Amino acid sequence: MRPKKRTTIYDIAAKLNITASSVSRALNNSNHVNEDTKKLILKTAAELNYKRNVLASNLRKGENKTIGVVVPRINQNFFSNVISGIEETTYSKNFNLIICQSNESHEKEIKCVNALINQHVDCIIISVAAEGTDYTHLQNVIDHNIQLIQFDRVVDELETLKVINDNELATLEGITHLIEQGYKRIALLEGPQNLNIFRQRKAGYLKALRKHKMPVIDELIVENAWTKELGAEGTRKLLSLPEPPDAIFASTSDFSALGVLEVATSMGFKVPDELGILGYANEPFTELTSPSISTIDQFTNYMGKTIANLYFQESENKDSVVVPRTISVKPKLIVRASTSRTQQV
Amino acid sequence: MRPKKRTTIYDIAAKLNITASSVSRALNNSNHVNEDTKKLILKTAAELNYKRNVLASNLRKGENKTIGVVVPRINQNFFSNVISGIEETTYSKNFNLIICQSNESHEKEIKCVNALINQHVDCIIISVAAEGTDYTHLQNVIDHNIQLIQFDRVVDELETLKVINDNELATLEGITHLIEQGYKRIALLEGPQNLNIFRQRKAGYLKALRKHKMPVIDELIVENAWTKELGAEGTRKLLSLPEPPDAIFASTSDFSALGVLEVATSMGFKVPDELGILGYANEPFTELTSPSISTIDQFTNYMGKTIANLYFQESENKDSVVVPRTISVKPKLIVRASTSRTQQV
DNA sequence: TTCAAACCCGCAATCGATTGCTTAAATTAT
DNA sequence: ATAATTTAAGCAATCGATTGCGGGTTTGAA
Repeated sequence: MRPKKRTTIYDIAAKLNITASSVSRALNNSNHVNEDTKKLILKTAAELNYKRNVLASNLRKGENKTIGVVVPRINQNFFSNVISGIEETTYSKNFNLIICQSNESHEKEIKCVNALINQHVDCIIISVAAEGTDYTHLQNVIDHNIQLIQFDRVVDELETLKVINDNELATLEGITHLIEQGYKRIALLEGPQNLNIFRQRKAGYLKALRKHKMPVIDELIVENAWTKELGAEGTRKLLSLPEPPDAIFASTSDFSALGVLEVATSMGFKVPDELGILGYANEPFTELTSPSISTIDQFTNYMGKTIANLYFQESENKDSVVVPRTISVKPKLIVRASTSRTQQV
Repeated sequence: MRPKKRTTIYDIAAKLNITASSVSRALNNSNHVNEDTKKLILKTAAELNYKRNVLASNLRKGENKTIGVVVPRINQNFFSNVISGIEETTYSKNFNLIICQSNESHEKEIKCVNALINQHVDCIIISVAAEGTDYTHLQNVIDHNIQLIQFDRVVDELETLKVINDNELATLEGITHLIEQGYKRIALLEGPQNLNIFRQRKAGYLKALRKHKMPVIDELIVENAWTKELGAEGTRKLLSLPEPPDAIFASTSDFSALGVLEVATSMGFKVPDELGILGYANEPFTELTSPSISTIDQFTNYMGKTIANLYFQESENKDSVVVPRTISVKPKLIVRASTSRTQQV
């Protein structure tokens, strides 16, 4: 499929016996062109099926109007919703979106970021992979004067714009809700602690217990229960304890909570009466299980819009320095059957 | 945030007292450069934190290494999985992915496609919005010598590469399964018939009935039951008939099937004994409902990879003409509880 | 020792669009 | 009728990287 040459402004200029300058000006609606010739140029451009070569234009103008997004997985509800929100905003500003997924691989994340730097994108929006600990590739973004915005899984040490959920506060509210429902021994399924979000959720859990003067029981805290399978495995251990918990907070995700539910049901624990279950993320399926699972909604689409707006807002005051700051979106506790002891299901 | 100037090959050349040509050749690993100077250039490039300006490079080389994707919604399981599959392949070929969503709006779809043409992408992968009937914007893609690949929701009239599911065959199998389970009055919730996928599913339904010499009963066919709400509404009508159906095929989506399930349950119909339910798409939640919903899996990730591979395969034989052709992926029937009459739940 | 081949590297054009500067023409003011 | 001003359009440089061509140097063979 050898591409035939596409019409350029020179083709239009040649046809009308004028110079490319005028054509360019006409196409950019400059007022330094005669109205009649402008009309003529636009007409001919349409006839010749002309499309501006954005590469050339951007090269000359030194801009790009492109934003790169790097997420662990495109096909994960949380991320695809955030991306959708970002897209709605960037589209309205005529920006392009280049999307990459790191597949939770630190190595691929680095490659993606470097590819985006090569592309001279105006901004890189990233939620880091679970794997890494070294973030020179992100520092590199900053060094290239590309606006860097981190969201959700952010690297605290890097001074960038950040959009996060207030994981700690949301967790605090969630656990408080559990306590109010009368649960006494609340277990925690935690995620990899190198990710800030999981650290914050753990902090919220501990804070809630402290606030209500409840003891922190080590054997009720299960490390790395990220997936449905790991959540199920952790639950099996927890429920086999001499003194099993009466509630489990699957801080990693709703998938993990689903694992909890399945194991609990198969082991004969009644949810929510004998075991309360709280998930995280408000995946669509959480209202479909029986009983439905209480969880925490993160306003994903809104987050996406917030992130994109943050960039545009920032890029408008060109002269001043970017002040690193964090926008914290407060997630919302969604109470469903799995933790509603008072109103039995 | 005024971007400082980034290092170019001229900066490197100036520093080493050579010309940009040599720098370029060294960076492209041409063998027309002395090994020592090549090393020196690469070293200096690294020191100066040089990143190739892909815009300039692409402009000069007349290539772009970018593929545009237009889907109705990024945050829909089917599409995000296909995109994920596409990304895996394009990433390995060092191609960029620009992603747009039409939000089911024909107008936005046109704008997205035009933006991608402006970007001089090498290929546009599209699943069309439900709205439109005019497809000159897609013809336009072809006229600009951009490879066009349609998937899932394709416009039959356009002679392009197509990757689709064999909706008719899958439906035929699904309905046959229902018949084998002993269902006699099978209703159909259909989608907008301007979309080929829904026409095909309807065709499969009719074919199956004909094949098994069962009558087509008009009152059992409900138009436009695309969403969960519309599916629920249609179901309410169906189950209120003097002779209600004993099975419902929600051909539009699993969401619609979910609406069916909820209405059936609330109206006291026992699923699957009194009412069989078959969905479409194998959304993750279908195995979580009670009873779990039988559905049809579309091998989404695989489809994505197939689409991307199709492009690369095609772009390699540059000289020959592209033969319009269709790759049909056969979806798989997933039998779950909602249609398993013999093995009661 | 001499000539050809091989090897490096520089020159300059090119990709397509944009834009500051300049000139020519048209319009207005004096 | 002439000078001042506005308007329109051309010239040419520029963005950064690539590449065909050619000149100069080195190497090796005769």
